[in-house]
Amino acid sequence: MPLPYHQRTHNCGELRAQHIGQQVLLAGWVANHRDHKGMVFVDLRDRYGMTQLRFGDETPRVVLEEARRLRSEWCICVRGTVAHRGPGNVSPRFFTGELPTGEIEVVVQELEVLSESPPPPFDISDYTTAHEDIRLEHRYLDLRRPGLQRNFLIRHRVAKTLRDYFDAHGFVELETPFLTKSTPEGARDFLVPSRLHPGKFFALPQSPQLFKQLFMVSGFDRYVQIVRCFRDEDLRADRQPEFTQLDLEMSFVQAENVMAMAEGAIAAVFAAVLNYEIPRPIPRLSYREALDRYGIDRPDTRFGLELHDVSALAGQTEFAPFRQALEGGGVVKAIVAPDPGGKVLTRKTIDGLVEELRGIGAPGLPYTKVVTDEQGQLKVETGIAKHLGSVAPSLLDALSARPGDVVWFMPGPYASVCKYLAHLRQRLGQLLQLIPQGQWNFLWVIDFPLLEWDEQERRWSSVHHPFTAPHDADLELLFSDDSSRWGQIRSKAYDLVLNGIELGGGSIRIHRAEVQRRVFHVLGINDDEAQQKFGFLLQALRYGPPPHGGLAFGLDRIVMMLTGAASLRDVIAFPKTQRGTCPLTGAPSSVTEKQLAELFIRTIPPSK
RNA sequence: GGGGACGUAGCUCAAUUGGUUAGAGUACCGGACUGUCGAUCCGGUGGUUGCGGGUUCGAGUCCCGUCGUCCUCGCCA
Repeated sequence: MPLPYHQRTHNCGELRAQHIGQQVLLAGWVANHRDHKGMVFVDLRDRYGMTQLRFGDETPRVVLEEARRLRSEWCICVRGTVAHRGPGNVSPRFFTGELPTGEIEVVVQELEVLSESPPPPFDISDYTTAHEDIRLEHRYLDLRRPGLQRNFLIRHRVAKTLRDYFDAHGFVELETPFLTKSTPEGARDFLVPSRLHPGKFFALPQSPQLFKQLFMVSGFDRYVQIVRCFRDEDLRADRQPEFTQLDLEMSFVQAENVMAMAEGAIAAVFAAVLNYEIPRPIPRLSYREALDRYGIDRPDTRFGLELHDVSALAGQTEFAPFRQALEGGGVVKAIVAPDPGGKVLTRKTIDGLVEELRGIGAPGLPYTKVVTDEQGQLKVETGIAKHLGSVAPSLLDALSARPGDVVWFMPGPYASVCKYLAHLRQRLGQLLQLIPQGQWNFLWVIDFPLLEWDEQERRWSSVHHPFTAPHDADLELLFSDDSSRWGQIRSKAYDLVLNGIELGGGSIRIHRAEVQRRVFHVLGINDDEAQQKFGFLLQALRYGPPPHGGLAFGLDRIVMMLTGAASLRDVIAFPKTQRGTCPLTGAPSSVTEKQLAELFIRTIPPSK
């Protein structure tokens, strides 16, 4: 029986006890049907929620029979009357808050099947256990699930909140090109062949970095954009080849101004989505201190387990790995893990951790346990205890160790020691359940080094990017010919970290030509190369550029945090698999010889 | 490019040292059922064990190759 589906009176999430007695017209999908022959229940689902339909005594016989034919995911429209379910029949999920419509039901008088559906390849509900590949192949069905829909409603709210916030602060949303010039620095580019220019290619932008600086030269003063970025690198759970950035740039500012503006934006988002007020200002930590204390430039500060430099005391031991590390200019650092009762850090667990560390390149992981002797004095036992000898007491004192603690040591070059202990710290935090849930620990990491030595390429390279301004106080180092000190130059770069995840970062840019020239020189980029790669920016920077700086947030990661999603794929509507393919469309795919010929392209099969 | 886990019914999984006709739950189909709500009960259909090769009297199981998915290191200015 045809029904005017275009005149829905309500959605499937809004009917309550107050609507009892009203005649309503609903449309949606059959989420579930329970057939009792003389009475049929259907859970009708749309993006707003779920409402129970009842086909029973008040339903015309022919409509009841039609209802018994209904199957999952059919699209239907019904007319009926809102009724209380009756005492004892109210949904248990109404009382838990899971099903706000659970007190009422719609007693159906008329039904129209708008379209039928074969049985779906997997259960369309938040209970589904289907693997991701099958879900991605039928992503349009996967996206019917309430949990995923919630993620995208949050994503929308985040974007809307950000646009409103920046609009209110005088920012202009401006677009930048997707077909642009390849920049060999940084990540691999996705290339797009030019039909009009045989043998030449556009590149999809890794970020709108250069263009937003041009906007500053143009005088737009405050630019913002929610923009897609592309990087042809290997994927991870938190990394997609195309991802979305909230990108902004401001003129006549210093780092403080950009960070304050960014804090306000993030605070607005957390308030809008979670009704959570971020304590501000967000704490700051220098890069140096972050590495010293946590071994990583994006520490999870929800728990302690900080790293201790024990080089001085380690040097007094006869333990060969310690001595070798120190003689080679390295350090010995330690991490102390409390394990009252010794229940968690068993021999097996410890061996597992050692193996795990070995997996990321660590040579070994000496440790020892702290116990008390007969006199109640602290001493070390097992592991490398005997190698610590007489140094043990001062070591335990320096580490404020307590009975039951396990102490882990890592000797070696500073950078590797940091890397391995940072990993160990995170794992210990999980194992010992030291990471409080439901806590949001924001952190600015500032004063990044401007340059780092690239051992493979045997040259200095930018930590952030070549347009990042050095600290005014470190300009002298930059212009010094003593290249051994270039690693000490601090930059005006900043990263925002949340619970150990990097949400975004930015910097104040160089706006003085001679500083930019010097940075290129230090990076080993000569004038010709600079002109070839970034000529248009350098030209622009000749014409009265304002001092400027900005920042970019990974929008997907922010939404991931807000939704609690385990993977970026759960907050991107049509994501790629880990090998960069799309099971839904089959992309990437072969193209015809004709298409290739038109683009003057010949492909070379990969060699075995 | 390296390391690891996995691939068996539409879906999620099981199958003893290599041993009879590869099972279960769910979905699906049929039946019963007027207060269910991840309905229940009864019955039934459903398999190229990812693909290719090898070892063996015999392979889901062992070996080689290959494809795919996920995690991870490298990589991601």
